[in-house]
Parts: sequence; structure tokens; C-alpha cells
Amino acid sequence: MMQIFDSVTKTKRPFEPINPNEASIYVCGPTVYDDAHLGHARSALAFDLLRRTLEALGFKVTMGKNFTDIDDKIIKKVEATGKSMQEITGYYIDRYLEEMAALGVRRADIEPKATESLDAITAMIQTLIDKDYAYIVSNGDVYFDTSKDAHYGEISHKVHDDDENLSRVTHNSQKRNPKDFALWKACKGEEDICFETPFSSGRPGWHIECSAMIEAHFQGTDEYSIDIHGGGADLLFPHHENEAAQSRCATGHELAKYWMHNGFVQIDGEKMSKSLGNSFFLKDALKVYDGEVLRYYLNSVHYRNDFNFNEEDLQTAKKRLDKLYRLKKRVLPGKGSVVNNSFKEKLLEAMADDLNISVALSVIDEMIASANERLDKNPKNKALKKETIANIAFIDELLGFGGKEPFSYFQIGVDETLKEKIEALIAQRSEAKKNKDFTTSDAIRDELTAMGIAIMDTAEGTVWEKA
RNA sequence: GGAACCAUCGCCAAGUUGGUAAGGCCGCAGCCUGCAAAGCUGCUAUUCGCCGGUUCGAGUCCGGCUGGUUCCUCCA
Repeated sequence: MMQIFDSVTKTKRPFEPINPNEASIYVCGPTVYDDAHLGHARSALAFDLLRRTLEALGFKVTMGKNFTDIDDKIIKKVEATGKSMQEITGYYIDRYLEEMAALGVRRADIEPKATESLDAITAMIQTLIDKDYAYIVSNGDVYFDTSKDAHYGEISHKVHDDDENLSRVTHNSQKRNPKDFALWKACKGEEDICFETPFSSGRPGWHIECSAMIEAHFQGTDEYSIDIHGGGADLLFPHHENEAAQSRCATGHELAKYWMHNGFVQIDGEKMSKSLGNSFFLKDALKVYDGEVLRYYLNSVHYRNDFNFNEEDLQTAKKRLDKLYRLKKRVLPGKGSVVNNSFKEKLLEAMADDLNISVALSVIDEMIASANERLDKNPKNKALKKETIANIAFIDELLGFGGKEPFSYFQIGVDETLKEKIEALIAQRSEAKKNKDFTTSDAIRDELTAMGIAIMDTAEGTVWEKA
């Protein structure tokens, strides 16, 4: 039984989907005005793990992740660069998908964009106006009236207004209540990007697009539109609170049965932010580190915890992944047989417990140690080799790592010229070793070490790895 | 100012319903090796930020304190 920590009730709850054996998930995607950073990666990775786990447990998963492609920041970028909105958003969407693919994140089944969902957005706003949950002010802006929703605040538990807060958000608006938020922003000038609607010419507010897209793309039931709504911890308020309110008032039922939020990424103990100058863009990380190693590292801490990114821990994570690939080298070539049942069950049990990745990784480490031990005792254990191949394939399917050909894994970043040089040196060393000329063979090994190449002598000959 | 979360070995990090501390990295000893590396074996927290309380028994529950982070404003 899958257990999910629901951020609204703040408890682990058994996952009982609204439709038997199916799971509908909607995750808030990026606003596409800039490159994705490690925080985007972590969120994408966390929900990729959720999706894979649910699928492994037998659920038919439908995953949606949106692209916010109308937004103040995008408009600013249009003004700053002179490029069209489509050029900008198209570029960053492509980059996002490319970079997430490098991390092994599977594409969502539904990837709606705000610009392609204007009918649904307009319809939902019109419904809210008709039902008197929303109002139009003189300049054409449309606001949601939070005082009309008795359940407003129940998602984030932020019910009470204190005077301090009121003074911060009230001014400069024709809002009826301080917490009311914009569903639709009317055109302010020629520079604006505007769409025609019955209420005014303008563009959607941030929160409404998710609600509208969920209604447009998911079936839902009388009680809920989707099973799980996810996103970064910062989205809980106001974004998800507002989404929940709009959907509740427009549809008459709750938006999601479970709400999940992932923790933040910090860099060397500090919040990642532009003002601190320590934003770590994924594209830069991928220049230095292999995508699979990054995936392993970013997923190695439970999704709800804050994640402190640093080089040292990443190298430690790589060492752990290396061990899996070294085992894979020992058991290949050959075809996999059947996954060890107890191993599979332990892995699934760990992941079913609100994605307990730490336990899952320890189960894998124990499998690796056990297989190595038995292989030491009996290097020709074919059945074990075949089972291990199957075990690793299962890890790749469930957790998304371990799928590469092991020799190429250890040779990432080594070009053909260098490779030939390394292999020539190894051949020379083998020759020297054969002649018991250990002075020469050790000198060659030192030379390889200086090149960042580690070698190891095995029964099948000398193999090498890029350190 | 209001609210939430977190604090476990040198480092990273599990530990729902209280019952006597997973796993990885590092380190030490050994096996293997020409020597290494890799792999394997063994060792490495009587203790879970601090102080009280509840209990036969608490890392796990309650109260207080200290430290860190986050949200309340665009944000994964």
C-alpha cells in the first residue's frame, strides 16, 4: 500500500485513488522566462520518482505538468530583448525538456501551456463571475473574492489576517478583501500582451491557469479533479491555496485528494537566489557533472527535506553509483533472468512509504555487497549474474539509474584519442608485467593516475575508469 | 510581527503507531594482489542540540530553551 505525506493534513495517508488502479498527478511546471536551476531539477526529479513508483506498484499513471508561458517576467524579457514572446518561451521550454531528459526525467503525458488553454481559463473565470465568486473592477481586472469561499485558507492553514500583513498587500488596488487575487489582468498599455474575452482584454493571472488546465485535461470525479497535486514547498501559499479556492468554487468539488510539496535546494548552506549570486543553473551543472550522477545525487535525500548541494556530497554520491556499475561490469555480458523477489519487494516497500529513497538505496547497497561476496566465492555463478542483471534493470526502471553500459559509464568525458592512448599504455604495462618488469609497469600506472585514470587488474585483464 | 518545518557517528543520511540507533563516504585492521586498485571480512554513536516532564521503558510523546531553514511578496 502506497503511503503519501499529504501537506494539507500533514500526515502520511494511504493512497486511495479516486479511480481504482489509476493515479492522476498534476505538478506545477516552470515559468519559462529563464534557464532551469537545481531547484526545478529537484522538483521534477521528486515527482518523476513518484510517478515511477506508482507505475511499479501497478497504477496507471497520468501525469500533467504545465508551462507557464504568459507572465509578467516573460513580458519584461520581451521588452528587454526585443524578441517575441513565442521565441522566448519556446526556447526555454526546449531547454527545460532537454535538461530534464539529461536527468532521466520522463516526459509528462500532458504538457499544457497557458497560451493554449485560454478557452478553458476564460470559461472558468466566467463561471466564477457568474457564480458571484469573482468580480470585475473598473480597469477590467477580475479578482477572486476570497471572502465568499468558506474554505479559503484550509490548504495552507493561513486563515487569520494580521494587521501587519494587511498593510503590506492592501494598497494600490480596488480589491474588496486584502487576500483577493487576480484571475485576469486587464491590458495596461500598448506593450502588454492581450487576449480578448467577454470581461476585458488582458491576460490570465498566475493561479487560474493550473486550475483551468486541470479541469480541461483530467476527468475527475464528483469529489476531486485529480489524485495528487504537487510542486515546490513555496507554492503552498498563495499559489495552491488560490488554485484550490478557484477550483472548489467553480466546480463544486475539491481540486486534489493529496497535496505534495518538495523541499528546497540550497547551495553550500545558503538559499539559492539571484540576489546572492549563487543560482546554480542546470545547464551549468550538466557541463561539469554527468546527468545520471546528478539525478542520483539530487534524489538521494528525501524529497521533503531541504537539500544542501555541495561538490563533496556529489562526489560521495558518485562513488555510491560507481559501485553499482562496477557490479554491472562483473555480471555482463549476458541476459537478465528474473528479479530477485525479496529484493524487489524491499525496494518497493521502501518507495511505497512516501518515497523513502534512503532505505531504497540501502537495499541496493546490500544487494551489491551480497552479489559481490557471492561472486568472489564463485566467479562463474551464471544464475546469480543473470539475476543481478535483472535486478539492476529493475533499479533503472524504478529509480532511473544504472541503465547505462558500464564501460561507457566509466569513460564519460574521455574522447577517442585519449582512449586509444590509455589502451596503448595499458597494453605496454601488461607486457612489462608479463616480463616481471614492475618498475616499468608501475611507472605506466603512475602516468595513467596522473591522467586521472584508475586501473584495476582483474581475472579478465586490466580495466580502467576515469576517476 | 505572525506561522510552519528541522536539529541522529568526522561528513551525508534512515529511523509512522514509544521497547533499546539502517545504509553510504571517510578512517583502522585483515584477506586478495608482484605492489596497488577494485571486491570481501571485521572494527568505528551506551548515544540521538540543551533542560525538564509523562512512562516499567523515549531519538521517537508533552513543555521550555538554543540553533538552522522556510512561508506570510514573484519563486521549484
